[in-house]
Amino acid sequence: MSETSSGTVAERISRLFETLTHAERKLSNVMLENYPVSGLGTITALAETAEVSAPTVARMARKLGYGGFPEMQTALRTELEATLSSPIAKHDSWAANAPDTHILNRFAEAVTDNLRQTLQQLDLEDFDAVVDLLSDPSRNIYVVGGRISRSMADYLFTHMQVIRDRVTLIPPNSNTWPHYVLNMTVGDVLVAFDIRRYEHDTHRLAEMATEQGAQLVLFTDQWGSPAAKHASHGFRARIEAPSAWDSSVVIMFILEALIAAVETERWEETRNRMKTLEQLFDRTKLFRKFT
Amino acid sequence: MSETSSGTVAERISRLFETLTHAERKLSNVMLENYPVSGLGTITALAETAEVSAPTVARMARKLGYGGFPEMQTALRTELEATLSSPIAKHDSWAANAPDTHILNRFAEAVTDNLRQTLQQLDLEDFDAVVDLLSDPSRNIYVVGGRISRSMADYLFTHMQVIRDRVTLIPPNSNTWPHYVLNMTVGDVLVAFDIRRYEHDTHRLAEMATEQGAQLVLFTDQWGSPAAKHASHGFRARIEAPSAWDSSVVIMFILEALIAAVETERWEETRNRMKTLEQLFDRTKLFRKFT
DNA sequence: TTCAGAATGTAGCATTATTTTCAGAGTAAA
DNA sequence: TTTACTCTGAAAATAATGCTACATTCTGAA
Repeated sequence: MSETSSGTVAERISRLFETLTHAERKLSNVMLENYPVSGLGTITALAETAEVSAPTVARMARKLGYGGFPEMQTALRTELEATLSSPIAKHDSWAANAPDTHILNRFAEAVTDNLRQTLQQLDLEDFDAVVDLLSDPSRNIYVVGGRISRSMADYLFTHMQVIRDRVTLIPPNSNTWPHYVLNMTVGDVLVAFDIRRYEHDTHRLAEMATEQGAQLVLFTDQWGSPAAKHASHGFRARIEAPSAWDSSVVIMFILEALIAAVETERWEETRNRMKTLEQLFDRTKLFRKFT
Repeated sequence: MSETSSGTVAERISRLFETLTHAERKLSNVMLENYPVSGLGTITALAETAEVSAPTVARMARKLGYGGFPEMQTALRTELEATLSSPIAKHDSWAANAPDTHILNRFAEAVTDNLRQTLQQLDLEDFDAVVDLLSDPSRNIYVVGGRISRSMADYLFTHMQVIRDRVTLIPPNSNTWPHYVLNMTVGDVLVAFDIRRYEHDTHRLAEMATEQGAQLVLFTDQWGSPAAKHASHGFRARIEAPSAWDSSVVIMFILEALIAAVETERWEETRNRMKTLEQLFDRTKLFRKFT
C-alpha cells in the first residue's frame, strides 16, 4: 500500500512529502490548506497561489502518479463527490477518517471549548494592561512557573528575551527565590503560573514580591490560585481535558497572543534585536567550526 | 432581492427555472443533482452528461448572470470553499467585546485554522503507532528540542516521567549529545522537535540515533525538517500565526493528546505511579519543615 | 571557492476549452 | 399549410490552458 499510484491526492502528497523539493512542498501546503478546492481551478491559478511556476505543478502531478494536471484534477473531483455524497458529511469530526471517539477528536473538542470559554470571560483591559507592562523597558520582568507550568514560563521567557532585556527566569528551586525577591523594586513585574495543584511556595513568592512593590501577573485556571489575591492582573484559563492532567493549550495560546502584542508594540527594537541575534548565531556557528 | 445577479448558482437556477428552455432545464437538473461537483469539470463534460451541447451550457451561464462559463465555475468553487472551510462554525469573533482585528481574535482564528488543517492531514496510523512506542516499557525514551521547541520537549518529558520510567530529557547543549547516543540501542525511541529554522545539530543527532537502531519520532512544521528522512513517524503541524514567530499551540495539542493516549494505554501503572508521587511530594514538604 | 547536478522558471508551442456564428429543427399562431 | 419565431447544435474562430524544451538559478560536495 506504499505504492505511489494509490490513495487520495492528499494521501499521496503526505506519503511522498519527504521526496518533494522545496517548491513542491510550498505547492503541497497550498493544496492541503484549502483541500481540495484549491486544486480545482486552472493550473496557472494554483501556481500563482503557491508562488511557483505552472510547470512545477504539472511536474508534481506526474510525481504523484497522474498522467498530468487534468488527470489529478479529475481525481480531486471524484474524491470530492464521494465526500459530499456520503450520508453524514464527515465534517463533524476534526480528524478525518477517525471516529468521533478517537482521543484526537475528543481532545480537539475539549480544547476549542476551553478556548471559547476562556476568551469569552477574558478581560480585554487586563490583557492590554499586561501588554503595556511587558512592553515597558524600564521595568524588570521576572517569570516563574510551577512543576508543570515551568515549561510555559520557559516558553514565555525565551521569547521575551528576544524582544527586550531585563527579563529573568526564576529557577524552579524555591530555595533561591529570596535572592530574586531581594532585587525586585517598585514597578517590576512578576509573571507567575499557578495551576492546580496550587503550590504553596508560589503563593509565598507572590506575596513577597508584591510586598516589595512588584506587580503580579498571574496565569491560573478557572478555579483560581490562592495567589490571585495579590495579582494586579490575572488570566483564568479553562484547562479541562479528557485526560488525567490539565490542558495547557489555552495558556500557551494566551502567551503567544501576549508575545505577539508586545512584539508589535515594540516592533522597532524587536526587529533590531532579532537581526543582531541572527548575527550572533552565525558567529556561534563559525566558532564551532574551529573547535 | 429577486435580481438575477445575486445568490448562489443553485439559487439563481431555482429562481429562473420557469424561464428556462427545455434543454436548459435538462442541464439544470444535472447540475443540481450532483451539486456543485458536476459543474467543476469542463464545459464539454458537463454538456455531455446533460446530453445538451456546449453552447447551451455557455448560454445558461450568461442567463444566470455570469460573464461566461468559467465565471460561473469560479462562483461554484467559491461557494464550495465557504462550505468546506467552516465545518466548525466560525465565530464572528472569539473574544466578546473585542473587534475582529484585536490580536486575540486574529490569533484565535489562526490557531483553529492550524488545528483543523493539521488534524486533517495527520496520519492516524502514525499517531497510534507512536502511542504504542511510548507505551512500551521496554524501550528507553529520549526527548530533545531546539532553541524554541525546548519548552515542548520539557513539557513532554515532565509528563512522560510521571507515566513511566526510562525517560530521558536530552539537554540543549549539543556537546553532550554523543554521550546520550552512546547509550541508545535498537528499539529505543528518540522524540525530537525541529521547527524552522531547522537546526543542523538536531539533524545530526537524528542521524546518529537512527544509526544506533533507535526509532525517531519527529515533530516538525508544514515545510518539513531535513531530519524527517530519518524518522519512523512524524507529525507535521501547521504553525502559522499573526506574529513574527511561529505558533506552538498545535504542537502542544498533539503532545497532550499523545500523553493522554499513552496514559490510557498504561492506566494501571500510571495511577500507581501518580499515587506514589503524591506521597513523595508530601515527604518532601515534611522534610522542608525540619530545615 | 569551484563545479556538477538538481531544481526551478521562462518562453513558445501544441492542445484543449470556450465562444461565436450560422443553419436547421421545432413550435405556435394565422 | 404557411410563416415567423425561438431554440438548438455543428462547426469554425477565438481564447485559454497545459506541456515541452531550454536557460537560469540554486545547492551541496570536493
